[in-house]
Amino acid sequence: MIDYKGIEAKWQSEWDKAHLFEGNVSDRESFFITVAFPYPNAPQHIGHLRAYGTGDVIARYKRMKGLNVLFPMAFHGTGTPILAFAKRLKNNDADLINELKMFHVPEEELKKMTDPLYIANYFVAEIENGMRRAGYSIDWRRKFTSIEPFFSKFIEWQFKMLDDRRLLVKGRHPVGWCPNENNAVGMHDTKHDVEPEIEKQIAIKFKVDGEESYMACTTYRPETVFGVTNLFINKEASYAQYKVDGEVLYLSKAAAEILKYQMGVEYIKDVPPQEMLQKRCIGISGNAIPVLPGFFVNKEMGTGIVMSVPAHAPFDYSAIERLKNEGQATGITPIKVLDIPGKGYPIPSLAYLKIAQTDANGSFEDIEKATKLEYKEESHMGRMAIKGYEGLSENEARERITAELLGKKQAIEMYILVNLPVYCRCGYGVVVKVVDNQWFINYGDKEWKEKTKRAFSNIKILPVKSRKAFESAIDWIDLRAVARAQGLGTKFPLDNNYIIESLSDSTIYMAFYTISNIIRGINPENLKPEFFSYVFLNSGDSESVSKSTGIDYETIKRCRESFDYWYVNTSRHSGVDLIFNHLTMYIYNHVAILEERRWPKQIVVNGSVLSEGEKMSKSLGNIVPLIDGIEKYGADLIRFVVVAGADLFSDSEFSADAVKGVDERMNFIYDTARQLESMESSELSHIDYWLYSKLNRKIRSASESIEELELRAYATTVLYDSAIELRRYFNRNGSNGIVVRDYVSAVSLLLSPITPHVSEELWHILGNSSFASVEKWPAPNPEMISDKIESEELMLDSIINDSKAIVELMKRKHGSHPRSVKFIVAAKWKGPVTNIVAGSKKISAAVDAIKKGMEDFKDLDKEKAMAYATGLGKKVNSLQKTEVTQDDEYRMLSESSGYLSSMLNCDVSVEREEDSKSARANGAMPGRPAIEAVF
RNA sequence: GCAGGGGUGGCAGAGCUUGGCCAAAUGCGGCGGGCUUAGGACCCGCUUCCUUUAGUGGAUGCAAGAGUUCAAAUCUCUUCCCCUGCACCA
Repeated sequence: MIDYKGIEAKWQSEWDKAHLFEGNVSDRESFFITVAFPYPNAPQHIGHLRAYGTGDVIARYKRMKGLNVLFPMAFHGTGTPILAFAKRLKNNDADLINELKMFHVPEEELKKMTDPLYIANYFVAEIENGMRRAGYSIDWRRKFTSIEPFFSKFIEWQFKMLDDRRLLVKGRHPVGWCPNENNAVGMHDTKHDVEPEIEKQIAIKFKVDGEESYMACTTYRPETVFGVTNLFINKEASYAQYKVDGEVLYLSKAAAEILKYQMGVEYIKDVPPQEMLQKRCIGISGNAIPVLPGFFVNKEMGTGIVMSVPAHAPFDYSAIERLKNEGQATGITPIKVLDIPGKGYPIPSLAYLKIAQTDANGSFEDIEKATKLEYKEESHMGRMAIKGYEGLSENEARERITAELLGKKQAIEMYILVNLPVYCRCGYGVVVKVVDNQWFINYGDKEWKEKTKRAFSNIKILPVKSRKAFESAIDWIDLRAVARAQGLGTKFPLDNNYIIESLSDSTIYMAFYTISNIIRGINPENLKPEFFSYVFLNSGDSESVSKSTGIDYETIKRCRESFDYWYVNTSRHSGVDLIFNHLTMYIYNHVAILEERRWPKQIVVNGSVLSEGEKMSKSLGNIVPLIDGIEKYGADLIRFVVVAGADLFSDSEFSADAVKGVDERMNFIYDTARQLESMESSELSHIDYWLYSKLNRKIRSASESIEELELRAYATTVLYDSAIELRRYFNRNGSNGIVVRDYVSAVSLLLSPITPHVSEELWHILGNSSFASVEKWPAPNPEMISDKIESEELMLDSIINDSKAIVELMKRKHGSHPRSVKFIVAAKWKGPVTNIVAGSKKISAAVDAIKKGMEDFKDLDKEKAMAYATGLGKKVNSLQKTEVTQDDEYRMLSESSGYLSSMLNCDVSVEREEDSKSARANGAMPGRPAIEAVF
């Protein structure tokens, strides 16, 4: 049994002693790989192994390919979670404490965790320890956290660069807000960690006839404004007049509560529903529209006033029909604004009520069903029928009309929480507040976007199928709020009351790794912008920079050299969930700030990890802490399962079963290596050549797979297939020490990126004294790859299969097991004849050849040959050309007679059709010898 | 709703880019057999249905439906369903 823990500790310490993974400037080609740095507010679990482990596999592979690899790591302390963490701990939050206990955070540590910095440092140490135990080939000298002063200097420089390029803009922005604490709230500030989901809604204003005031109606379908016949209110609701940004609006009181956080809202006076119903408004085309009671109007939703479009809203239609039955609303006729080609309903909402098998008097649920159906079909297939918008799809029309209404100030925007109610941890309901004077990074800048797209076209994205997601992310990203009122991090240079938001301070930080170890120790005050501009942009000269910053000349030059050397061939890694923010921002910021040759070269994304088939979550209690996993199974096994258990884009599954499967195979290879000493070496036989062929083919395909990061395929070939091949080799009585040594030795190197510790151990068991981790990646020897030898083995299998079937049949007939089985190999001429048919798929081709006398076979019995050729008729399509000749087949069967007889449980003999007296000899085909059982 | 990914045999998961060698790799599970005192491990076979006492033949089949083609899990269209993200959360 492999002693994983012992092996891991041993090699980790050896690697450390040898400084094996420290990246230093040299004249070799560089490869710089970074994985999104972790947030130190919780211990790691095996899910984290996916991204970092994948990164490590690549780092290790590239190192073996001869590149000078730098794989650094740092920590991201920016933002609010650590503060929230401290607060929760202070309040003795039971959930949090349980969670931490599960991760083995000692009780006395919990008591000390009052200071956010202490918390950060604790988890930094915890995570680093886990990463070391996992065997990541990280250069730890470059470690830093994003909340250290010297890093802040770098971020200040970055934002100065963005500002210089006019990419920072100011504006309004909605945020989740706690009115009690007067704070923005994110997911970690809410009860049950709910993200407040904010949605922009539009409220269309209808002028009240005879008044300088408006009724505001929220709607999801502003394009139907042309079909408005009236307004609906709820008779039970409370309404009032308000002055909203200088205009008098009628709103429900509930709506005013929401709006007052978003714009200036001044209460004027109550307006009872009865009074509301007396008023008349003016529609978009100047038509008079009455205010009516709507049975379905929800007083909590929107403004509490609904615009009625009976042609396209089953609820509106129903409400009007019901009023008509009571003698009201008599003058109202639906106005159609859009049609579905080919359907042409006179009154669409009525049609959908019918489709939903109900009518205007139907139940709320049935009408809702009709509504959903209508909205769906109309949005899918509807075409506008209103002048000026003819033929537009509903979505196109919505976009245009919304913009027009807002432009003409006929509508206002309001924000609502979609997932109501959301509670702040303090107990208050969360609202949406619109923050003025918010700073944004303007990712919508046209020129910037174009340049970023150009940069993107040169980036290698793995897996390839995630490319589309990036494309749409690059298109979609627009303004991004960049300043926060609270949190750890770097102060926003343009307004020191704010902190730079956490994703925005980690877009070009990878460059910082190239100098972090050099500048640590320098007084941060000396790290002035001109220093960074020189190092990263090569602007200015080192002497004047040295003079103005007070940093010594040599240090500055070293920084520049280091950046220049490493920041060329870069690869960035993270989870797929970061495509739509971090990774896209990463590309944008590189493009904005750095020179073109520093732009990203490769981005790799990976899926997440499931635990025993389930998503890991606190509530399921199925989170496996990384340290627990390593303790229980060993780092190499969980690396293998988590990193190579699925292709990059899919989730991989961690399960005890999967670990067991890997463990068994690792042990088998390990045992094989240990038994090598007792194996003799001799002349190479067929099965030895076979193993070499398989090995070299494996090296070739594994190299191709890992190059494209098809890690699942790579791992399967290298571990699973190796186990199968070795077993077959031994079953076939293979026993050549040299061959097995070559095989295991190559496999141990091939495995090294994914299971570095066991590989290192294997490598040394084989007598090597170098480190497998930095050995040269094996190259295949194409000459050793033989289709012929491999197909002979396949042929042997199928022959055994056939014989078994026949032996079974004969057994039933004779009532006993045969004493021996005779294999009669097909006549020599049958090979070429079969190949002609297999190649041309035509019997006639073979017939022609036979007629010509088949030059090589002068004594060919033409009649017999013709019969044989015609007999191939049915099999034409399944026949395969083969290089295996009669001699090969004869030799192979003879050599394998021991194996055959053990498989068939009786004696075995082999002869050629030409020499055979058997009645069955005639039926032999190449690769399918005739079989005669003797009793 | 928008965007991205996906739906394959008891399960997991390849294959679909470059249509035919695909009743569909591989692993797990199940069944039968071998080895064993026994279990585990290992080895062999079976694991859609029907047919077949000489190494078969046939039907159905890769979410559903339609299409292109001599030929489709693979290409096109439509529908249904699932997963992920949607912004201040790292």
